[in-house]
Amino acid sequence: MQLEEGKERFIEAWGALGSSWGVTRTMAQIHALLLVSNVPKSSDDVMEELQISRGNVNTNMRMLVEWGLAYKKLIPGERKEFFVAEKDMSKVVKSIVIARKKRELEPMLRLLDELTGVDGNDAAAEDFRHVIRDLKLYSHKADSALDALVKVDSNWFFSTFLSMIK
Amino acid sequence: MQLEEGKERFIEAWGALGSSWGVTRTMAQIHALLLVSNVPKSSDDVMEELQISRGNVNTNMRMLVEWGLAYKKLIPGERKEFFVAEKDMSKVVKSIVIARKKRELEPMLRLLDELTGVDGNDAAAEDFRHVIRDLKLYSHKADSALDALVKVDSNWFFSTFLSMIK
DNA sequence: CCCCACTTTCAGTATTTACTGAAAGCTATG
DNA sequence: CATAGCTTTCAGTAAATACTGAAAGTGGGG
Repeated sequence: MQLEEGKERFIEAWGALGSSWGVTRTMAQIHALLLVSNVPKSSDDVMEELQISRGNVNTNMRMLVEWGLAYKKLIPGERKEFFVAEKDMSKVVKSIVIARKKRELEPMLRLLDELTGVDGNDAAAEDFRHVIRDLKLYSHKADSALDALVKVDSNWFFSTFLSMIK
Repeated sequence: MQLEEGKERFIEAWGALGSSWGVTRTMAQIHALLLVSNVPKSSDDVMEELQISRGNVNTNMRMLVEWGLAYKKLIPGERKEFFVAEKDMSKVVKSIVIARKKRELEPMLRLLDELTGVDGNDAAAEDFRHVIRDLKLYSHKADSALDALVKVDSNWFFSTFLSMIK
């Protein structure tokens, strides 16, 4: 396979994968483009290579930076902004976990807290509170586990985790 | 808060949460409805309570069953099919992990295998292969970790995992 | 073997989500 | 302090996704 074809297929696949991980298709494609590029890219470069509009590039670039999946790279003598990808996959995963935890898990925990206070002493209310309590317990565990995951070094995590389960 | 209001808010929130986990909004809402209901529900019940069409209920119900998030429950003397939710959250998470791993991670692993074979001996091709090799290594680790996760008992997992990272 | 109660399918439609492009906003430089 | 070079914003539009409802399919009971 030729290098160019390889890059294209990778960008496409990374976009598809991203879109099911809360990263939009285009955001993931820009990340992929930067990943397989050894030089920093400007908005114009990305516009041309992915055939997308300036506004789209700008919005998604800023999102990538916000999520910690790409960085601005200023090139001396250039007024344009250039970008490079975060290439350490453990950092990429951590960033995504953190962003989604905040967006999704934390609001759910808050809701579950509220819902343990529903009125009523009948069986129906008791049952409801029981389900909610179970979920809350589980969600808190998941929350702690994810917190831990993003704190530890990924090599340590994987090697220890895998040796645990062998 | 009244029980009914609590249930409604829970169904709505669970739907929103699900929709960012690859489970569609409606699918998650049906699951939530079954979760907070202690009796099995028929299609007609769900249609009425969530105000959605028969086709929609049918499609999403079958998906829930396919994913292992709900089960058919036959009630003697009834011709209708009834459904109950899987209430064990560790099973719910496992089911979702398995479904998504198959859909997403495995195709990516296959692609990465192909891409290590791109032609060329120049620096550009070497760099590309290097990025791909890194991703492959990381993806395989993630794949193994997820395989392990779905195999182990969740209480064991959490307690051991948390004690590791303390 | 046909009817009735139910389930499934799917073309059409509605809703949500993402993208475009032009205009407005910055900011370094002369 | 005016302009050129670049970035940001956002109303309008396109594309993707989910839902509806009616018609077709299925199978148990009479």
